[in-house]
Amino acid sequence: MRDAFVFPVSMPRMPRTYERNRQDRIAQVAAEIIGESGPERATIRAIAERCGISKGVVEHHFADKKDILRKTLQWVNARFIEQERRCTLRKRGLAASHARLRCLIPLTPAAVQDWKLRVHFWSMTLGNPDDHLDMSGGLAGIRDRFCEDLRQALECREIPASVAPLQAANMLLHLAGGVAWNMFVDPAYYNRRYRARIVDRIMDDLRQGRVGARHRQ
Amino acid sequence: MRDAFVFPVSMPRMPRTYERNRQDRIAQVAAEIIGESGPERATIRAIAERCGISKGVVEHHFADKKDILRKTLQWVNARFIEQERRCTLRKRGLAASHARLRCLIPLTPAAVQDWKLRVHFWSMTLGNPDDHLDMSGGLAGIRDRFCEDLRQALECREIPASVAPLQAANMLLHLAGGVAWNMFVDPAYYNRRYRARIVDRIMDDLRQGRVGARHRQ
Amino acid sequence: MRDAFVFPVSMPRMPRTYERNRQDRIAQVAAEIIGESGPERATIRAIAERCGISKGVVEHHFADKKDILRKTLQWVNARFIEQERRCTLRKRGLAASHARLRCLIPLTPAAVQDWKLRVHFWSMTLGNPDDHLDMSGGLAGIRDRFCEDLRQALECREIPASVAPLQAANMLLHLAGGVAWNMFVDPAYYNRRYRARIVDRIMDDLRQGRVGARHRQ
Amino acid sequence: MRDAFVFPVSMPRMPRTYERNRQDRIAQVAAEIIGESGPERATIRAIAERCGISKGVVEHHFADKKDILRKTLQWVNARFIEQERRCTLRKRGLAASHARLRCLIPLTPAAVQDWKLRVHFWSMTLGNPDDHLDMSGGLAGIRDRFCEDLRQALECREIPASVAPLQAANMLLHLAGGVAWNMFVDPAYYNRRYRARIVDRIMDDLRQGRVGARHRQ
DNA sequence: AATGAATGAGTGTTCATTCAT
DNA sequence: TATGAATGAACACTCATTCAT
Repeated sequence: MRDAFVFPVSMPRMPRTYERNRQDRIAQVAAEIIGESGPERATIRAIAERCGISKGVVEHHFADKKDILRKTLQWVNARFIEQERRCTLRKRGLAASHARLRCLIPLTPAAVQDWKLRVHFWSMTLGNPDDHLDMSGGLAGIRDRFCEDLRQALECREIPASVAPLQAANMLLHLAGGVAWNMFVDPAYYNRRYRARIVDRIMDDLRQGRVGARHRQ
Repeated sequence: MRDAFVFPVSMPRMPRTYERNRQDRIAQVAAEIIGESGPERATIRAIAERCGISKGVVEHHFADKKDILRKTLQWVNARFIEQERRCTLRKRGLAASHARLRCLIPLTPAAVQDWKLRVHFWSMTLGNPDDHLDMSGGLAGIRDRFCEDLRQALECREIPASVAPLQAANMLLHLAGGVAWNMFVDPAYYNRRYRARIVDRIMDDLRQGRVGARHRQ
Repeated sequence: MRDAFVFPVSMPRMPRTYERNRQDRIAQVAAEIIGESGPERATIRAIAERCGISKGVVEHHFADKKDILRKTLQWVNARFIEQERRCTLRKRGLAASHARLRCLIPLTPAAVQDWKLRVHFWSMTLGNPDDHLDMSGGLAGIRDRFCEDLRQALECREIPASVAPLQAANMLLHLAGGVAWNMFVDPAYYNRRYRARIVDRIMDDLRQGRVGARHRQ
Repeated sequence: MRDAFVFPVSMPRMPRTYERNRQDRIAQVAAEIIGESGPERATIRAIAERCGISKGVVEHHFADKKDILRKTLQWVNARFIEQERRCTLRKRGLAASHARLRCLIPLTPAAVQDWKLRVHFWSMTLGNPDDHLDMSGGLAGIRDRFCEDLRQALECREIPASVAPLQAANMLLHLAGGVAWNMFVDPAYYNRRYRARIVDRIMDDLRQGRVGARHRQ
């Protein structure tokens, strides 16, 4: 994935890069179609058509349909990770966790699209858990990154010492998933403004030590 | 023709309970298959086979495939509502909200199955939002019911007066969705024991007034 | 068929008449549907629905689908014969042949409908000639009746002696079929006014001895 | 991708003649089956089987079933037009109209087959007039071509000046349709010899000025 | 590398027909 | 007599996959 950000200086003929880019392009298009119309519409023909290439090319770059979906999922995950990295660049502590949460929670259209894709991929994975669609990669490490943010916040006294970073991080993850879910169920109630307010409130709760308070075992 | 002049004394028409049961049975089987293997495996043939009836019977009782899915969703929703009603029977206040939450959050296999089904139906609905799979019905009123529980809890001083029932109810909904999501992403971390502990903690947070605290606008 | 015109004086309970009427009603509805939407839409369910009876009743009165079509064809034929009889009642000679032609040629909506039905039934018969759909009955005897008209016209000197009644009768039949065909091919050209003019012209041609002139063998 | 920068010197795309031939072959087979057994037997399976290809190939070359039928109709029409052109090659005046009529009227097995196909396609079109089976194309221009023949015949004094070409042309069209119709109704009466005699007679009538005589308005 | 022809399994759907009530 | 549940064959159509060019 990092290859995508490497400028192709001197090896314009390298087939590896060429293929990789082509794969990425196809994965991106597949993600678009899935996000718009669901997985059942993401047929090889539809993908090829939107890519402007022939049907055979698509399967020339992938082993089979499952391979396309697997690579598409990886591409979606990589895109989110990269987005998260950009949003939290040069941020620390509470500010970082705030930015991270704004990136994760479905506020922007891009984040909403990401959640739609997650639902579709879960649906695919839940159905047949053996087809190597590893959903765990999607948010790998985000709990740790939230923890690190919150530890910095603790150090800087941005949040009370009573807050347990891990528990608070988990609450943030719960909130993100819960808001996404409720937004799909009741879009009118969970309009953009309300979703934004929820983020503000949780940050306030964090500062007040109401989130992730240590419990006695 | 002559029958038209005979007053229908004895209700010659079938009472339709048989049909209704048959529809319910098919919907239940469809829900099972969807829960186990995803919507794409819930073909009419597969449903009929598991029901032990012929393919034509299924579409004899339903208009078409969409009708089957719609009725299946309704059946799933009705089953959850009924389950929730049973679990909160003769309970009030914090106890009721606790029971309600235990019913909603994926603790039992049945609740996990419900969440799987929700994901699958969301995936179907997100793809083509116009096909009359009304997802809003699934949890209709649960927010209100949580609110009512919490108002009773306030009255009984089970929770501090600083708690806003609506905000607390929403936090409980967020928690449920968030836990379900994280359970799918990282089943090892979100094992049964941890999920149970989350419920205990949120109840503790409620009692301590850490959930749904009023915010200044 | 003549039974239909017999007033049911004293045997209102006679099941034969009852069934016969029910059969006729079903045949009429089948003819309507075929005329409107073609044979493939005339399913047993559609017929039963429009009749306001249940699907099973239809096949209770007929052996099978082919039987329905056969009886429908007979009903259509009988209706045309009766219509022709009514139109030529108390007419003789050229007037009778004129009336008969106006009845046969697609001038009125009813006559157009008849031609549509003929096309559909031909299509069915041509496909499988063995299924006992006897098309010959539809216009049985009309050539003879035209001949009789023209012989009377000859006697009354309405047409020249050079006209051979049989040949002229055949020309009238050709004209009817030909106009029907062309009307389907080019409805704009063969509008109602033009079709009426064609009838007038052929009658004029008949009077002038230009139709059915004797040929040397 | 790199291909995009290569000037396409040598026309890398297939010339499509193969496809066209394959389409034509399928259309021909479809026409055969329809002519033999009616439209309802012309299933994609049946067509593919007789073509010696697999079911999927047929729909690889056509959009859907309607497309097959549409192309089949076009193929039938084109075949007739070509046949008519060949039969009237280097003929003028009465000889041309005679040849044209012999081509149109169901004399040869091929012409009979054409009329069968017309009946079947009409039946399909009458049922649902909106499905883009344009029947008008089948005999497009034949009236004009008959007119031109007869104008030449007038010039050459083959037919009397009293004959109106347009009216005579229409009478020839009527005759063709009428004979086809009667042949289907009463094949024994309209045997091959009689049909041939009808053609001879109409030509005689034409020469005698008995066909298409001008009428006073 | 790229095209698209070919295949065949699988889908929803329609329908005539049979049969128990 | 009348109903409609049940059956299974047949249909058009979609699609991933293979393969020759």
